[in-house]
Amino acid sequence: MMQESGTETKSNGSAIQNGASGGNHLLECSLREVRSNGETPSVEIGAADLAHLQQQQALQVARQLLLQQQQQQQQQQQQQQQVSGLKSPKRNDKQPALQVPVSVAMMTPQVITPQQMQQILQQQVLTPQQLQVLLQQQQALMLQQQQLQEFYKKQQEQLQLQLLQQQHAGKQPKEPQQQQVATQQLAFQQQLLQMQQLQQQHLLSLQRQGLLTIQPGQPTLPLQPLAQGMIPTELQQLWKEVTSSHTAEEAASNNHSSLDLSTTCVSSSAPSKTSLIINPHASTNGQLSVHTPKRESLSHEEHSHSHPLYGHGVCKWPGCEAVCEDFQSFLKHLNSEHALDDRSTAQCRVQMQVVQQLELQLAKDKERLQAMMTHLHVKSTEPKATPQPLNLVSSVTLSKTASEASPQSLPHTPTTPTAPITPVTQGPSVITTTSMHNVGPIRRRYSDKYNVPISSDIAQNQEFYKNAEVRPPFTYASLIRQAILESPEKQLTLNEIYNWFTRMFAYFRRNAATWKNAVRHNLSLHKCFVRVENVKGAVWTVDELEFQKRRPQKISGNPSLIKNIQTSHTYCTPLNAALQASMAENSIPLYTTASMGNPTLGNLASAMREELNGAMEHTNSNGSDSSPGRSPMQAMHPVHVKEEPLDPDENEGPLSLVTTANHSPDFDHDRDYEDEPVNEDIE
DNA sequence: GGCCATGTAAACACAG
DNA sequence: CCTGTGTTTACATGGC
Repeated sequence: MMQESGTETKSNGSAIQNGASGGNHLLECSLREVRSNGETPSVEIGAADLAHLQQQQALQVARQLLLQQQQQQQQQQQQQQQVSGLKSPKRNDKQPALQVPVSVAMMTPQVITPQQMQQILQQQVLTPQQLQVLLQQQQALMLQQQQLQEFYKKQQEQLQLQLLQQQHAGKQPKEPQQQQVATQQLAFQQQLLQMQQLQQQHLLSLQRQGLLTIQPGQPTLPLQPLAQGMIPTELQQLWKEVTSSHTAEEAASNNHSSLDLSTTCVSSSAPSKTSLIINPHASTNGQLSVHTPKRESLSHEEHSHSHPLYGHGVCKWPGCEAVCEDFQSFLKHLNSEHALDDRSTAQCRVQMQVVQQLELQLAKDKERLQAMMTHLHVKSTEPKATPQPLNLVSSVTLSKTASEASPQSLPHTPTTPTAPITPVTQGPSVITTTSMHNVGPIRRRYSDKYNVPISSDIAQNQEFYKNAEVRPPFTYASLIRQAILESPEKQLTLNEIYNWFTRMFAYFRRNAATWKNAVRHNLSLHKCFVRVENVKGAVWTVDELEFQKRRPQKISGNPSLIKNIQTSHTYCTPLNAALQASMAENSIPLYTTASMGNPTLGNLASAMREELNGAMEHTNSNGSDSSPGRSPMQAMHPVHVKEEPLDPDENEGPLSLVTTANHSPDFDHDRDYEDEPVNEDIE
């Protein structure tokens, strides 16, 4: 009781609270904005969300791998340094880098390149054709890769043969030869790597868009398309290729056991020992002098325990799989078959490069993320965001990153209510908030074509709209109509309309001059708004018929969906089925997945359904929400085609029907934002 | 490329 | 004269 008064929501409801919730809110907002901008709300978000989620997951795995790889590298470096007796500071430098701070790593979508992000954002909605193209590309890539690999194998064989011959003939030239081999291998490896990275990228983007749900059916598809840079499976493959061909012939010494990726990845049958493997091997290296004490102890361990490279009576050196009766023979085999040589060195270099690239990418993405977060935060401070809008808030998943990052990192300065959206100090490439919001006037708003949608959307996300400065994805006309219809008398004065706007949408608390002008403009422009003189003055009402009339026209969205709807319409009954089918066809994978575990997405999804259903209702039965006269719509209905005596010119009869029905907002996109840079609002 | 819907800006008229 | 309301025009953009 006491506390209540003390902690009064009101007091908290102010800036402070806003700030506190900034993290969550912020991301939600941005997402929401994406949605609101686009005509394909749920889908878009779904895509974005999905991407985000996948990033998160991929990120984690990637991080692990990265760590492992880094450890490996470190190990190598240590060894080498010890060998050469160097104690360069480098090592020290490396160490911190090796420990990717969890927090940072968590919020660092290293996996995603800006391009990918953009891609994702831009093509969340893929048509079947696009999908096909993508898949074809994918296949082509895979093919290429296979060819490359085969080619590579052949080359290896040839080289081996040559080597063998030369070995038999002479004995010394081995080294230069090996050098050559090594370099060639390197080249090939890199080629392969590139190929595979390409493929990975491709896959990734596909996956992010929810178009590819890692299916078991696909053989070559790496099952863990994490970071394009990571490619554990590929690396493993690489190693297999490289080593297999050589191990057979060369019995030198092995060194960088650390390179053993096989285990970390998908290794054939190896029980997952992952990271552990990495270190112990140092011992097996005959050459890396350093082995010293460590080695001893390690080897002991190896004896007593199972050697990471040894299991099930088989040598698990990547690509080897030589059968070893017992551990002793395995050790022999190891020392004889997998020793340090130029090849291994080359391999090591490759690995180092890989790691370096990864690090680079990581760094870049970190920066990017930072900038994004910073920017978002700046923005989030300006509007009065309440802690938790009904629906959105729940989107914990999404906001995860934000919330994680926000707590301390970003200062909230809940000041300037009109604060511009700060053009940001960020590279252009990424999906900056800027790019998300202010991109000029909004062109496409879907809602206005449906009554249901608006009301449901607004109702559903009322809290959100109220608190997040997100432009509602509806046209002014739709909003005005909604405002009027919501009123008890179904009529409002201009000022009341204004008030409704500001009350319902945080977005309209700024740039008043602009949107008010727009409202007035719309009121006078559209026939559907009728001015009625009242005792008190003038009020505005909606002529529903007129309003309905003006909607036919504009179908944006997916052809297939349209078809579905059309057909469904013909049959009237299977409407829902068709609808669902179409949804499934189009984007469902996206948002079904996404909606799982993500409330926001769920909401959006349902909203989307409503939109569609609303549209259907429209065309079909006029069962409407609040609008009394649906005649125009009825006119569209095959059966009663004439109900509207009013518009001879607007005879959109059957056509309109189609169009209207189709107008599947959700599959549209429009990403403009409007938060002008100006905003010197006069509030 | 034309048409249409929409958004934005602005000029103007008019009443209070 | 100022302000709010309403009308109208012009232009830009995007979808069809």
